[in-house]
Amino acid sequence: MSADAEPAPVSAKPPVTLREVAAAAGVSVATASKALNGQGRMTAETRERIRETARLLGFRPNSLAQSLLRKRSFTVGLLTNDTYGRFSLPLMAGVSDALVDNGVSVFLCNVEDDTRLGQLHVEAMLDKRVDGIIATGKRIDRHLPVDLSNLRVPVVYAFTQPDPGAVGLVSDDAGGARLAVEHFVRLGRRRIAHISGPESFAVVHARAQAYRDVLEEHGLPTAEPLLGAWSEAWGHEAVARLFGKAGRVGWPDAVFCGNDQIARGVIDALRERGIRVPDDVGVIGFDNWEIVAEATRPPLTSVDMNLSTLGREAGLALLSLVGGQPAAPGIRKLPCRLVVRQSCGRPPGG
Amino acid sequence: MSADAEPAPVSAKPPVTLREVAAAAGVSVATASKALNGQGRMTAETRERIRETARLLGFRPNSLAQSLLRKRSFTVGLLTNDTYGRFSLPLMAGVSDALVDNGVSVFLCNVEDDTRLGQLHVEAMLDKRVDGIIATGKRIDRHLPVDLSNLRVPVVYAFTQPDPGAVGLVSDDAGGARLAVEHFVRLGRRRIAHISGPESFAVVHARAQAYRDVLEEHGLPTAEPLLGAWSEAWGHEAVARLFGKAGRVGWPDAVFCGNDQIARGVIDALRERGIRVPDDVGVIGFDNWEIVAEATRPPLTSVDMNLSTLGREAGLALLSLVGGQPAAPGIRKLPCRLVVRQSCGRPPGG
DNA sequence: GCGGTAAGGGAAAACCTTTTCCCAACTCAG
DNA sequence: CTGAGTTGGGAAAAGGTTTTCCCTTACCGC
Repeated sequence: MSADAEPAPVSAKPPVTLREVAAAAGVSVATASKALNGQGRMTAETRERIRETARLLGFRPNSLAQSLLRKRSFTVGLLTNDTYGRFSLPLMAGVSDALVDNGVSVFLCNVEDDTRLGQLHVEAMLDKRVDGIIATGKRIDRHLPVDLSNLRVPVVYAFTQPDPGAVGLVSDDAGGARLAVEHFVRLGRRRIAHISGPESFAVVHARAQAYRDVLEEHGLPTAEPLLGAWSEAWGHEAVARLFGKAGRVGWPDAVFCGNDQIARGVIDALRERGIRVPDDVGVIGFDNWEIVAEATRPPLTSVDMNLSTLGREAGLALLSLVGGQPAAPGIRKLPCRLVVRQSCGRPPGG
Repeated sequence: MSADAEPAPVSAKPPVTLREVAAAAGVSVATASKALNGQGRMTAETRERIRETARLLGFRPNSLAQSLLRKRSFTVGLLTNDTYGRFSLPLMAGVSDALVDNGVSVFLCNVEDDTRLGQLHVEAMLDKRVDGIIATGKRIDRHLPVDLSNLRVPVVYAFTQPDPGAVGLVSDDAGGARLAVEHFVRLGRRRIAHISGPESFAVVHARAQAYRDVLEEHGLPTAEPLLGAWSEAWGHEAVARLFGKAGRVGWPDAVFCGNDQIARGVIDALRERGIRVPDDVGVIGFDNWEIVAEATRPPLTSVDMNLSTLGREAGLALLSLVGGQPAAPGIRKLPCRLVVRQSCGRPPGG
């Protein structure tokens, strides 16, 4: 209203302290503290008067001082060696969301593949008295380059290889692969191929095994998965191998791909050969990387690892650990989800 | 060596305090503090003895207590609107790197487009006594949904619209566009088209203007830029418009695209029409999104905004502000860089 | 009017470190 | 031997909050 109104609380030069609030309200700091925290005994009027004074002065408690005394800082560290890869991103968002809802801030620490850097970050976080640490990475089957096994704060591993005896959360790759292959089976596809990434990845084997299992369960012919790279180019090349022989006899009528980029290469290669998707061949990808899945023609059905849910769960798990609840150690696998777009066609009866 | 060796410093249950170090070394905490910080006067032996004791005990000073006393927490907040978009990612990596090198930790805060959430985060950061804040977003021409204009800590804006009078760093989009178009000119291309994103983006206009300027400077025919969406599909459609008319007369021999996805659509559409890249038409993209630029056939020449450098500069700018150095307010534009791959061909003389 | 109890509020320790000021002892010149 | 200056080191306050324990006052029943 008037020009000399109170400035916005947050803009004051030196932050107002509890002592000042107490002085302004005519009480001791002890009483002021108790009034604001709902502790201690005092008349309702006193409590309200102190609260009002604090509000007017724009008092905000100094977290540093609070953390020093209580043994919690409401701060956790997020350690990753994949800052900014497309997997850890949704995961980090999930972690961050879960924690922020509980008033916890997140230190972001990118350790690359550098043990020294990792050690540095962990020590810095410990010095800053984080309540716990979440470790995440770019590969589910690799350790971070840093030892987190004997810290004095709880640690949760998400989408990275956990230490033995620790709490770990990963996606259920086999389950995700089942989702895809069973979808094909339900649609009446009979000759289902699998094109995947490099042999060195654990997920490649997990998914391939699930692929074989499902086919076997349905008495369908099983072909050896084609393993290569996580690239479009490999998708092209694999198509050349699968669809190279003359005559359509023996051609697959469905291809389950290890990731969306391979799937994109497959779809493009099929189109170049005049093979129609989904009419002649259905295609399913993995990762549900929207920017890719939505740009293929037709848009790609893909397995989503629910990474942001994974991150959220990791955040909550850490929180309960911090709160003293013992969590069952071991690896918990979270389900994937099939996002159906248009690269598989409709069921025969549909 | 032996089984009863000291445990790893970091694994001790209650952290070792300065008091314990002092007691173990037989001095006062004051002396211990001074010994470890290189302050005060004492014999070299005393100092060394205290240091050795601290090392042996695995002493690490409590950052909380330090921060409370000094007025710095060696912590900054990174506020973003685009957690995990592909622009803010390299940017955040740059920020983080620059700061970590200086012993500063980064709070990651995702505010989405939610003013309430933003306010919440800013207050939490202020409570935790961050030394400064870096604001970044997904669009250079939009404000974050939160007011950072009157904080008691310095703020640096990177890749987002700064408040008036603040320090802002952005990419030089016009310069980047010049790089692309001049490259075409140098290669002898004469009929250069421009396909870009939605009109509502400031960068679209900046780049389009630079495009016109360069053509005019070289006396080349200038066509109205085609504005649409940031998608592959739009790249396809734009090609249909530009190359739809029968006969090659009047067809462009170069296309400068507003981003890499458009460029990808353009390249694919050209190939489908039997138009060769780069022989018949050169293509340049924007953003240098490697995963796209390297998957096009041929690989895409693209303008890189050097976002991680931008982030690094933002981090350093904030640091000097925190250190009390007055920084020139206003927007500083950082140069782009052309990453040459194979979608433009070689110069005529080459 | 008195003893007991409950209510309201304050003093002070604690968290851990840094820094200022001070003191004791030693050295050295005169 | 005395006074000044230097050296080595400690006591204590400061930073902002929480919490335990204690004190004062008021009220109640008898």
